[in-house]
Amino acid sequence: MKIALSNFDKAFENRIRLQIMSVLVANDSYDFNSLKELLDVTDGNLASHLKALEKEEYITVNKSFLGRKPNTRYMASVKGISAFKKHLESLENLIKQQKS
Amino acid sequence: MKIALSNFDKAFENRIRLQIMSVLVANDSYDFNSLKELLDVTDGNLASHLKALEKEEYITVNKSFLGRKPNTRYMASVKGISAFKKHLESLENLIKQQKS
DNA sequence: GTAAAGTACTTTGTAATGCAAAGTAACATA
DNA sequence: TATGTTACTTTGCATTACAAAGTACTTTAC
Repeated sequence: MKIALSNFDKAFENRIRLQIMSVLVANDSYDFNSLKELLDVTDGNLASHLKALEKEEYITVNKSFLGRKPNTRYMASVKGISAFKKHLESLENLIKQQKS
Repeated sequence: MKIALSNFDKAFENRIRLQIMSVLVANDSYDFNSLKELLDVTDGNLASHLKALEKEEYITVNKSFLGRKPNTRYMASVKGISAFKKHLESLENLIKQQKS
């Protein structure tokens, strides 16, 4: 028996990044401050995790102004959604592994 | 919307510990060397992750001799199985979260 | 009987990661 | 002028992860 974890993704090993991706897959987009409130993290911490996901090209960023305030919105990319799904499948396989 | 990750368990955030628990939940017991081979990790690394799980009382250890060689077998504890299941439920909830 | 090998670690050292807090820039409002 | 807001970046420290080396005890090979 070999454990099928080939699609296990290091980018999702962290709880906050996992939550971010989950939110972005379930929602069309989410902005910085809403994410910050939802996940209850400091802005610096959130920014660094978002950047890590951006570096992997798992999310895309859209900066605009809402009224006169800057608003940064994040979206899961096609690549990100795919990687996230593979990661979840990988977890499922891990869970459903048969006895040896 | 609040994200339900109350049962997300730091002990299972690491890939190797997640694999170990998965193996021990799926199998009655597993010994050190088999785990080492299965997970393809160094013995030191494996020992430290096993110890972390033992510290949480998620696994139990049984030392004996197989023939004349020492054999250390690991089993998931009731507490460990429960925590693992809660962790998986937590992941499921995360995945199934509804749109806001 | 001495050397080599196996089991299951512990220790060591280093690199990577995670985090809060502070700092920053650009603009807005009072 | 000064205070607030957004969305960061930087800093510094603590935790974690890991390979590699070391250890103790035993067995097997020569």
